[in-house]
Amino acid sequence: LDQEQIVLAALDLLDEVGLDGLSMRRLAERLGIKAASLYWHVRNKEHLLQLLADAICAPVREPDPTLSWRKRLEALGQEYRRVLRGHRDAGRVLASSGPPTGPHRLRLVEMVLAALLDAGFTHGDAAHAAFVLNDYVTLFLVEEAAYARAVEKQASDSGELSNWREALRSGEFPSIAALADHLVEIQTDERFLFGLEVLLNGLETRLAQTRARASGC
Amino acid sequence: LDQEQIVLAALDLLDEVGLDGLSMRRLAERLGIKAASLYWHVRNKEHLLQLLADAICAPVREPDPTLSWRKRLEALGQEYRRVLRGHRDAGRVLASSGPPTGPHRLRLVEMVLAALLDAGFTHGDAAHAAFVLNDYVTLFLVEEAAYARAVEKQASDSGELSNWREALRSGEFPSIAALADHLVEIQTDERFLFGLEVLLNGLETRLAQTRARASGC
DNA sequence: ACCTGAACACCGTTCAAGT
DNA sequence: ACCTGAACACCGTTCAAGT
Repeated sequence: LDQEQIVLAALDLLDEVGLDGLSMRRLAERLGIKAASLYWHVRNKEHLLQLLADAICAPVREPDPTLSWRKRLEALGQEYRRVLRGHRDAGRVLASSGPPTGPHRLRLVEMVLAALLDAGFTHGDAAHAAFVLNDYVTLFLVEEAAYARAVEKQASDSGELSNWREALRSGEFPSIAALADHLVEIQTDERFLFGLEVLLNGLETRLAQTRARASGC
Repeated sequence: LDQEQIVLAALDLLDEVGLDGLSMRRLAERLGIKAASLYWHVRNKEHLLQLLADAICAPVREPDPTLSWRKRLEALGQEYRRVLRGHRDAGRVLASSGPPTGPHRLRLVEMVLAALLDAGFTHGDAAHAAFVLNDYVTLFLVEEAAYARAVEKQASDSGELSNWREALRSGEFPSIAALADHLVEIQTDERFLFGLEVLLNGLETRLAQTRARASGC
């Protein structure tokens, strides 16, 4: 009964009860152990979440290395999202577990950086870009889940929605009113791709600018 | 003693003890009240956090409307970040409080959407872009704070860092090793601007593509 | 209408003590 | 080396009861 077994059980528990339900005591119970015993194998709950975040990222596969840097990053972004969608509240776990430390998350960072260096970005730009890309995917997942939960609530509660519609009818927010249908639609696959492409377009522009400055004047 | 006073006290408490220390019981104590009384004015803690998120966003000022759409969004992004940096754990509060509902956050969304529609984006693209921009700023703040905390810990603990350096020396992550200095550097102002510009560049590209398709073939 | 007492069902973490 | 009992210092939330 080692650290790995604990993390696997935690992952199971996460899928069943979500991040808010994942407690040291429940995890211990599921392992047939007392809560205090966990602290022999794991520093504290924060440490456990770090290990959990790394375990969640384990299945991410490397994209085909013969692809262009852009296609590789695009594939990696979608693959990353696909893997995170495999576990409940995965976005929140990742967002709340701090900078990547475990081997699987480091491998992911490595893949992104390698593609960016390959593309010809400066070291500084590559570092920045890697953060932006990682942040984008992670928070997208957090919001995706949050919106899904909000929509669920609306169905039963419908209190928040009325508040919203009221605000729209007041005429104070004309643009929101005009786009209401598009904003409420979840359309997540499309939206995810939109953001990813915008980011990659922006990075390409940046790269072209850097090159022009380097070769030109 | 109304809802507004409660939210103001919660904001004070947040700045003093951070999101993890912000409990209903402590908040009640600070108001000279028993915890149960809060539930007369506020549905539950989640509701309180929603109100808090809106209050945090209140000071955001509208950018000069004579500027171009791009300059307006750039200014708004920096203004938003400035305001969020004014309160401890503001990024986490925003990220954990779900879709915007309060008047101040709606006003912010309105400003972003107005700029995008003004620029000529389709309704669908404008809605997507607004989400991406909002997400970018929010998670940037979350990570900014998380990294700051991690660096603090490193100073005293230094256990995680050794783990990291060890991983680098193994040769498994050559790109990370090559960029180690850039990744560790916090450089947050520069990094924030980098991401913002990349996003706006990407959006400009997208807009040009849409126009070409509309007028061209 | 607004507040309290008292309880319910939980938390994370520590630490002496067991085997 | 690994686990437990028992405690400490907390949580969010409910609800009958007070004024």
